Amino acid sequence: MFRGNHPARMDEKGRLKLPAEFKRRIDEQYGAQFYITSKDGKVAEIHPLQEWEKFEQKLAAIPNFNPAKKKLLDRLNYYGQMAEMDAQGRVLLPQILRESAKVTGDVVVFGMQTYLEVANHEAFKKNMDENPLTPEDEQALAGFGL
Amino acid sequence: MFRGNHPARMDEKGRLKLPAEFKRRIDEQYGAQFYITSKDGKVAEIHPLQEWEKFEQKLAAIPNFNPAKKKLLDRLNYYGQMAEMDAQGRVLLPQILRESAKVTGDVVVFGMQTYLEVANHEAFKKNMDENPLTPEDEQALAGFGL
DNA sequence: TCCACTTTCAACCACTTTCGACCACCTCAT
DNA sequence: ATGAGGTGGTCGAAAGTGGTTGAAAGTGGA
Repeated sequence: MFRGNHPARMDEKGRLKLPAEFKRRIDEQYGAQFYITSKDGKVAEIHPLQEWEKFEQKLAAIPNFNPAKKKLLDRLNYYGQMAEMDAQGRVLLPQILRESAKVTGDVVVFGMQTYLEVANHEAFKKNMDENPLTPEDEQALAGFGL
Repeated sequence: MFRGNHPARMDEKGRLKLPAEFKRRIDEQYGAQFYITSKDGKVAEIHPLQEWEKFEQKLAAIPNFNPAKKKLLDRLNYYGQMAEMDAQGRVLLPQILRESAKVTGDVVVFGMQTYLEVANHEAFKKNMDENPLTPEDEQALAGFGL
């Protein structure tokens, strides 16, 4: 389970050094293969292949003509690329995603349970501030027993 | 399972080099035979013959007088053509489809589970931006356990 | 209907470019 | 001072690109 945030840097070749704490977890639980993608082009998601395949299973069960699936799949594939971690614990982020999500220079990496997210610091903070948790959101969560 | 995007180029002869990652998967799981077609004339689809035949099975089960089937079949056949991959991993896209989908010069190839899609980069991005995932879409997906 | 000519394209060859694997060094905290 | 975390750079294999050619398909004329 990944949790918490770590500041990190993208080098000029588009390589992201995974924070040591995450790397440790990856080494012991997963392999060095990842699927890197985004649902909206604004935040990059780094999924251990193993976890991603579970998600693909669920997705494959939905008919291809379902419009919501098609939209989602278009995005996941448009931004997505396989990547492998090198011995130094770095992964190459897809160029299309780096540009789209503006992840260059100083970024934030954080753990989202089964995967990592990489975001432009300011953009992420701004988005959070503009979209606070509403009472309706809390209602919905309460419905799940939280 | 094909996934993710790869930038690619169409040469002046209309040949598309399949990205190495996809070619590898094709070599090990499928043969070099493809059915290339489109549902809308805007995005080219490259189906390994083996997978396409499965789709044809499902299609065959729908009554011929079903108007939606007729429409779909008209399009699939209008744009469709068989193609074979050469030793360098290139396929010739049907001219009618190249013009219709405007896939010339720089394009994007991406994996859509069982097949590949080839699209004009700008046109595809534009279409995505104009048709974002709505809250209703997300609701629908949540209904499938995603 | 058959033959001659034209056009197309699949198969092959040769060259260029890219990037991922690896190495070496720097920095910082203890 | 030492070891772990982080960074920059290189180099060769693999990926990608352009061009040529011969066989086959297509076309038209007698």
